[in-house]
Amino acid sequence: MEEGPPDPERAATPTLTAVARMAGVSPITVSRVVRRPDIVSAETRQRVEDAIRKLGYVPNMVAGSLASARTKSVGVLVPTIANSIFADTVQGLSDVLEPQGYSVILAQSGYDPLREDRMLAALLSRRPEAIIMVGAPLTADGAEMLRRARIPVVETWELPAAPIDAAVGFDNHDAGVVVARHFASAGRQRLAFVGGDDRRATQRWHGFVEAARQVGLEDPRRVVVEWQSGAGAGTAALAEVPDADAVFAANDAYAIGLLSALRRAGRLQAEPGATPAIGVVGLGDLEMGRLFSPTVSTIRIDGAAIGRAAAELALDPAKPRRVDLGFELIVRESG
Amino acid sequence: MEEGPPDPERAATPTLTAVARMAGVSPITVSRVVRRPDIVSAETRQRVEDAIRKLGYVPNMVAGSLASARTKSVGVLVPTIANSIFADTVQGLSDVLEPQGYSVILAQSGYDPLREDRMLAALLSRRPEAIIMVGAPLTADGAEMLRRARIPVVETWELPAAPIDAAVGFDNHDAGVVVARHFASAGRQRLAFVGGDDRRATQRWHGFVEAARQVGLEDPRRVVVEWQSGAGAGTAALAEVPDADAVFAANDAYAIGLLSALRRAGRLQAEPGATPAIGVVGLGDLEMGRLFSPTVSTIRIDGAAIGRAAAELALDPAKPRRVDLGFELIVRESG
DNA sequence: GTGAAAGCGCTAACAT
DNA sequence: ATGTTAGCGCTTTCAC
Repeated sequence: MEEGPPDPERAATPTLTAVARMAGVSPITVSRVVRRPDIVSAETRQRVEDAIRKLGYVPNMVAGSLASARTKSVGVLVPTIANSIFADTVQGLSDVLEPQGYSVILAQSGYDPLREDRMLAALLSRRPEAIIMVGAPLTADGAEMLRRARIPVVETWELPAAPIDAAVGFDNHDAGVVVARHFASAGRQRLAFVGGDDRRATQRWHGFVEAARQVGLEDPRRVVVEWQSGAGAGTAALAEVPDADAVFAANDAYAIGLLSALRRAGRLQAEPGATPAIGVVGLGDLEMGRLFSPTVSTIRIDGAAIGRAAAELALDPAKPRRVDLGFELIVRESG
Repeated sequence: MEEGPPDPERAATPTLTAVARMAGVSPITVSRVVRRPDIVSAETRQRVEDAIRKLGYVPNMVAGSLASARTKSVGVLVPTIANSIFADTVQGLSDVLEPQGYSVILAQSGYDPLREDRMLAALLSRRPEAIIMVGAPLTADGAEMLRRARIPVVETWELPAAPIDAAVGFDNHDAGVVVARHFASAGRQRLAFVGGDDRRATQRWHGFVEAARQVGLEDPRRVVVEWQSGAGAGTAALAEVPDADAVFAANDAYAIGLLSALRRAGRLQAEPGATPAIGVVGLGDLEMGRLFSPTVSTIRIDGAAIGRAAAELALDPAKPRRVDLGFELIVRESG
């Protein structure tokens, strides 16, 4: 059988030039139809749009970005996405970025400084127009890379004294203080803290200890349980500080895990309405905490709002560079 | 004050060429040091690496991608990331992609067909090397765009009869069948189904109805509650089908919401170990379901495994194009 | 309203 | 082991 030459108009992914050829215009006109249809005459636009449809042309933003030096993308770095608290933040920032034509390039650090630096480099190599990350960079190298990138950088979930550029979050130290005082005013004596040992958790821990000392309580105990399930954290806490009468858990999953372990241990019995034998306060205000029995006291934080605000600061350098979204202690049945 | 000419070597983001100049080599040598250090002599490599460090050079992958026609990126489309079930899948696929140098470009459809098409176009314009999405495309246009892109496309969380390219998931229809039969064999009479009306939920619903009919039960009732909280779904279900004695909930959050509503309504009382007055089965096997009281029966699905498998099919077209990861009915206290 | 020329920063292919 | 040439697909700038 006779083989004709390959027909590049059909086989390969069509280019702007192919569209131009088909529509009988110059490439730049096609570019205009795609990006600023209003400045092209109606007839020309029609011809070009027909060609685009016929060829199934999808603009190549890689080429466009190189030519224009604008990628319309934002790099997002989280410790892990499989934690609903950060998933909410990613959801929130996407909700602001996507309607404006920005894409989200997502990377996870796993709380690992080296991996974080690698992911930061990977993100920056794609020339995002801004970086949004949970927390401040873990290493000086990471911070330096971000500074050199000369793009907006928004740190979230904490409020560093000297952010690289911008920060959206709340005072983690304060959260610890508020919970410790709450426990003290409820007459609790032996406080404990269950959570990771990342910087934000440690800030809460410090606030927790300081406030406990200030009101004359003995020093709280700290149980480090990073990377565990709620059940694992609960069991660990129960084993390590069996005599605590009040526990601040790093997140609601840990709080629920602990409550569940307490129930299994028969230490949750109390007449309804009575003060529970052990007070438990979580963080995050998961819906599950409101459905659990006992309902879970918590430090409420609006992760989606953090994401939305971060996206806004990322896109507009004129916006304030420090946004404290605060938190709220919500006291429910668990203490 | 005398103004010198701007020093491009310091101010602007350094380019490969700037590094080459500083190291006294040609640009291509720098490129080699970055990508294949082994093929460059040790001394040259050293000089180049010094220059890279001194300038803080970060390769421009936008330019690299255009030149090499490889973006080292994968487009990921989910209905929403703020649903732990999909967050697990994204986590799983990232865990496979990131170590291989791929970036994840994340987009959300919100279950909206038009938005899905827009996000698909946005993803494709960045020339990802593959697309991984939850479910099959909602529109024919979307499917056509994907086909034309001539890249691996992995649909997840369902197993379409004719996938565009590949699929990783389980049989949603079967899941409905299994739950209905389970209810029937437990002597349940009046079945109900609570969930969204997306395609996957509808497949489960169909299996549920068909199996119920087959065993001679009256037709189950369906409560559509897309986009609601677990509490909202639970309340809605209770209001709409107050006489149901067995409910299949689209996810564990809905199941827990329903259980919680039942408890408030005083309909959960039963001696421990007894068959609950209303049987409830969820889907997803959230940890919370194991901690809740009663513990929640569920269709267990490994979202992270789906993500990992999807990533593998996305990167290797030689792999099987259809992977059924199955599911497992886990019967706990809730029924 | 439309087009021609130049170039974004890099890599493929081919030298040497 | 290193360099030269050409070009990826688009946008910018300046003309007409």
